Amino acid sequence: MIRVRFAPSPTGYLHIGGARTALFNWMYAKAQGGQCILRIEDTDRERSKEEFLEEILTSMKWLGMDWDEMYRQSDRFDIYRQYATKLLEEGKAYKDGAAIILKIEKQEVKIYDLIRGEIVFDTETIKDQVLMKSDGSPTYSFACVMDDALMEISHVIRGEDHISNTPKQIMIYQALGFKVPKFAHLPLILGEDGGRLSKRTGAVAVSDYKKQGFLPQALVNYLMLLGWSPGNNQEMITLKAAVKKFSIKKINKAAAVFSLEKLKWLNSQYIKQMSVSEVVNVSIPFLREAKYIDDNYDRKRLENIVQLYKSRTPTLADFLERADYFFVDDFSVDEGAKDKHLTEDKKEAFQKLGQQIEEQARFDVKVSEQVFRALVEESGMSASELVHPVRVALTGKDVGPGLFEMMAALGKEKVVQRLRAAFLKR
RNA sequence: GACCCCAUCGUCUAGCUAGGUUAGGACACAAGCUUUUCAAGCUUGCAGCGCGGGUUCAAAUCCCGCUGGGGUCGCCA
Repeated sequence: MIRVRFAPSPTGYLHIGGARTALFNWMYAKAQGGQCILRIEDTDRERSKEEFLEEILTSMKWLGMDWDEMYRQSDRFDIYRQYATKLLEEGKAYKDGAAIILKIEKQEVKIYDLIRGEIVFDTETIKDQVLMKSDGSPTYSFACVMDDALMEISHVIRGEDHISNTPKQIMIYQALGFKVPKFAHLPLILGEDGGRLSKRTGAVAVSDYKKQGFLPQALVNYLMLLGWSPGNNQEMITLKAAVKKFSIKKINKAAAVFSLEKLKWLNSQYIKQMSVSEVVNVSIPFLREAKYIDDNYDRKRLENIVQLYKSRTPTLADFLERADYFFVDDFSVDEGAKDKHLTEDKKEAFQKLGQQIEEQARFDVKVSEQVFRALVEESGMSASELVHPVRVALTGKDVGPGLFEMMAALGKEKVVQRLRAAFLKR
């Protein structure tokens, strides 16, 4: 039975590197019909927080992952102590104060990594390893080895930063007489600057990406593309389809630089592909949060607005920002565009346009275009001479959906009101 | 510094296991089409095998060295 594990430490949020490690573990388990174990490495009681654990679990579920078993190392201190004592009795470890330390014999340790092949270490440079700390808690490596063995983990899939830990851990397996699992060390994810991924270079928490309006499908899709490829020049792929194609052997060895641009592109592709109704559904929490809607929102109207923005939105947060004028009157205004387009010579046309629109019994896309074009023709202006000023007056922006669609969605009342106010405010 | 890992367009990658490709795709960038704007879409373009040695008829692919990047050296995980 293939058994893998993801072992986060609840001392912080789930970051995208950890999420990808979890993802590859999960995909491998699913691809092999195996099991995925979630192990909470909360041996550091000072830094471990329940709220972080909640955040990690929420993020994992949000990304579409689940697990077959879950353990907490803080529940298992007795087990660690018991085995450490055994090593002590066998003379394989010794005490230093209250700490229990494993003797490291000089030898050559070979590990076979599923991604990198054979890696050889000389333990001469490895110091004796602390197993149990003075405070009675196990060290990371000891607890990790104990659990991987006792939980019958067949494959340890983790970040490349653990390669150097592996020989130490193998020494522990040997001392304990446990079977050594197979290892696969994933390449790291680097920040845009080529260095370590950090808050400085952008968001690192999965929950931050959620807040910014990235879709889980897009994030998961992007994450799996970092170091792996489904082949056939395919960029977009569902988790389900990726599982079918997944193979550890095809994972890259080289670290990958995280590109927010590409993530945004993928996200925009997913938004574009979703139905209007689906995009409305995922947007609602954001609209609520921004107080753009309350419980009595008009779904038809939302669908209308989403339709206009579906193909011009990288993230849901961008959607809210760009379509703010549909929901509030104090929408953001591009002052540069305002100065450029809202010139006094448009005053008369605005007045007439407002007047004529107000007179319409029905105001839809067709009518708005008819009225607008008639006015343009009558005044001798070109369409674009009035299109831009009107857009700026109604939306505060000089970019956006088609003017007539936008006016119809905004509604007669708001259109008239904003056209009239356009020159009053100055 | 010691030890370990890695190296194809600016970025993510296919190709490398079993040497022979006009080195393919995607993001970004540029241009064009379309258009009331911005997007989206379509078309086109730009751009890469880090360097040096081997092995071979033939090397992105195999070997060695160099350089460069990354990781680890905690009673953190």
